Amino acid sequence: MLHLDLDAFFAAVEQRDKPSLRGKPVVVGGTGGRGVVATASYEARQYGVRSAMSTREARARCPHAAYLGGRFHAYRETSVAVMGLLRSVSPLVEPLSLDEAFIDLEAANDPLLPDLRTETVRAFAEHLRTRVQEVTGGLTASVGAATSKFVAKVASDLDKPDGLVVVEPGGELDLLRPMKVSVIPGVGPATNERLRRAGLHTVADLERVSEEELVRLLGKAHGAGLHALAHARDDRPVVAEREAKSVSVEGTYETDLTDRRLMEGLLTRQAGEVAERLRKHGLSGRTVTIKVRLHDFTTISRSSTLGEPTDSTGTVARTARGLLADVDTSGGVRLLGVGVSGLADWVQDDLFGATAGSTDDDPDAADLPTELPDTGRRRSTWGAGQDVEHDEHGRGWVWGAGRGVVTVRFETATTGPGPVRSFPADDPALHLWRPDEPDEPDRTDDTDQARAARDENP
DNA sequence: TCTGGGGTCCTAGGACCC
DNA sequence: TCTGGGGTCCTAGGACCC
Repeated sequence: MLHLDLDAFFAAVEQRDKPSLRGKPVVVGGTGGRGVVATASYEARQYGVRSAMSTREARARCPHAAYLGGRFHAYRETSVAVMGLLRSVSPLVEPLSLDEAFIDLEAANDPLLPDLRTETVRAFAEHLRTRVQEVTGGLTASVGAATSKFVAKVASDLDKPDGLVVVEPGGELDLLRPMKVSVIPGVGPATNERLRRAGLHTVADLERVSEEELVRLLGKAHGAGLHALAHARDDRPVVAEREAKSVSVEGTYETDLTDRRLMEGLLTRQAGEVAERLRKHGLSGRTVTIKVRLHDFTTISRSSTLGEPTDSTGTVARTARGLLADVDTSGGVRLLGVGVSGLADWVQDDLFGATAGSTDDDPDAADLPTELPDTGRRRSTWGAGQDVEHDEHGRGWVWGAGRGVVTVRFETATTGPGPVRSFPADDPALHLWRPDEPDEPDRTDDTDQARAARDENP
């Protein structure tokens, strides 16, 4: 089993496409007041910037980094190239996200892999890493190879970035025993704390505990799963095709919402996006769920299961608004979301043509507000690395900004070194470049990582 | 102005059915 | 008249992953 992980993927794509960002700290993620970091380049990690950290904290730790909202199309294109390469090696490829995949080498049909001896696999994996660089225009990948998914994934983490670790068959437990329990997938903060209280810190500690005890501590599925992994027992197969089980859209707002009508309007808009994605993928679902995160971060969900599957904007929207009626939002709401689950992979036939386009009416939605309150703050100031377009000079990106002046470098990896020009910060000819238009709606409360995840797995 | 977005899986309780 | 035992479906919440 092989696990391949592209190093600091989103940031690496930015550095590839904007040569002058190379060697500099780059942070990709939400750039708003409530954004979090999706990916930090290794230069930014030196300052303690990490994924999932709030962008606010990242800016405090590394103010001179380039903070980018991300360019999903570029990430997806690069990912498609890598996954295509992997599938040329073996039909059994399981992408975990845009930048990560398992490959079953036993199913491989590559002449460069005549057998699965350690040295053969090592040489093959090195060759694969080189090929990844070729197809991506220079991105590096870290690879792990072992007898199971679990150990392969642990291995790929050991020599990051740009590393390769092959674990010999039989050597799995020697590798795992000294490691912290948190290396095991499924051990997050909550499980880690439970295990810590039980005096279990390392895999070796876990190995000495009976399955019954772990089940008592963590519940049936989790306990049994952990017991197996702690003994390096993992026979999970590579699953190349997965069916989507739910489709959802959510958004966190810059300031807490208090206006119920506005919440209904936003929910209605989200319902439309969910329904559109259902239709685009030929799906429909029976259960509509809303998610509401209150001002204090408590999260509430309400769901309703319909008599038959739907992909209709009106049905999803009306159901969602009805569910909101059940929630006390008086303290303010920071996040709203709508999802549909219980998916059927068939579209209900419209035998009588009565509801053409399967978008039924939703007259109540017509006059609902969707305008977010104006916080009165200036639209985000120009920042290094941002993609911009100038009416006269074309596409470029911000090299520097300050004191009312923006310096733009009109250079990409394909256009090569270009001119550098300065403009007044309020020059109307200069705007943010939005590569996702008109493909997708402009949503400033949405990160490109979210778009990436949505597109990959509807 | 701590704490994104899109997912998956699990658990537990209640309704309901045989 | 003092209380079964399964099974399925639904709902709400939580943990976790990238």
